Amino acid sequence: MLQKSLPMPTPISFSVHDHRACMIQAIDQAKQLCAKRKLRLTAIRQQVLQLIWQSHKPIGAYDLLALINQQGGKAAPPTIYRALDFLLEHGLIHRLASVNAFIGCICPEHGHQGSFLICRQCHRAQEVTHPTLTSKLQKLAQAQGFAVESTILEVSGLCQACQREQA
Amino acid sequence: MLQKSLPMPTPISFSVHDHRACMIQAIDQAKQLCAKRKLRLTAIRQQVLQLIWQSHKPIGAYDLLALINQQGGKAAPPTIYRALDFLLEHGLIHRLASVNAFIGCICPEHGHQGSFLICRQCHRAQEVTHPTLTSKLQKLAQAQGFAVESTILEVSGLCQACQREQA
DNA sequence: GATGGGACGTTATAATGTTACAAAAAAGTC
DNA sequence: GACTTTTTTGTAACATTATAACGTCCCATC
Repeated sequence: MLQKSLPMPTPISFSVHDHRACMIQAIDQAKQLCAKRKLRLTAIRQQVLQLIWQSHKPIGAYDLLALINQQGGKAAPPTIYRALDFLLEHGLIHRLASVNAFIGCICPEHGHQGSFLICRQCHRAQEVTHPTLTSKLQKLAQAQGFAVESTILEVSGLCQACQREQA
Repeated sequence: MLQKSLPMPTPISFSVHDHRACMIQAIDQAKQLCAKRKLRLTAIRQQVLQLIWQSHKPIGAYDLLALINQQGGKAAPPTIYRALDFLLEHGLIHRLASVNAFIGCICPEHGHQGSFLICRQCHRAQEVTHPTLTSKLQKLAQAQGFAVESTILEVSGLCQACQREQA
């Protein structure tokens, strides 16, 4: 069992790593967070979260639906979207607007905005933080009198492994 | 007729301004750009561009479709999407992933990435540039060995006018 | 005026997301 | 424990956004 407040997880989506540990940690974190906030991590919600964490590739709502029904469930779209809404609302996952898909949040306890590097080849995504960038953006908006509420930052490109493959 | 290579348009979406001038300039710019690149700004393409420029609010594909058919056309979705694809491809419009909608580009001649402030109340959007922010992002990505190809930056919040209204 | 490539029309369909209402399960109250 | 209340889930239908496939037309060029 890991410490509760790590400074910030190391970015590993694009690296070779023991992914089982990622999943276990994510589910464990979710359970702790729900316990702390008196939220109900129901069977479906946990199942959806687990499926999302099966890889570092964002997954679409209907792909999740198909997986759940393959596993013996018989869910309809609203079931999935409700689970996703719950997970989004409590910061356990992020939605990537540029690819209409969902990905696990690596640090649900932080109130931060997720920003992502998304490889167009292997489709893996890596959450990144950017303290100075965020403050710069804030200033830029303020200069226009604009009050920032939320920010979407999604970078598309090639991860290191896929660059090597390309060459 | 305006100069071809302005340094960068002033951000005015959230200000009171003569919007007819915006439209005229946009269409004029588009015509020039197409002439220069030997592209065909066909009737439908121009009509779609014009409709997009009717305001500074991003507009959805099916709203465009409805408008065109109101104006006597009888288009089907593919017609609209093809026009949108053309306009996107040549930098005349941007697609805002966070709201599934399209908005005119204020400086199609620049090769830059569009980034946007989007007011959640009046729905107007303002394209912004951020030279230092872009370079910071580039560095951040490089630190992870990630090769950036394109970036989506969409900030949601309240514009100045809507903040005043709120209070 | 042939002809070849790009643009458009048309029909159907895929993919993504939501509404509305009923049933079931869990939590709170006495 | 029996009751009420709230939350969650099931279910069917529907709404929105986007694409595929194929045929026709236009028109720029030779």
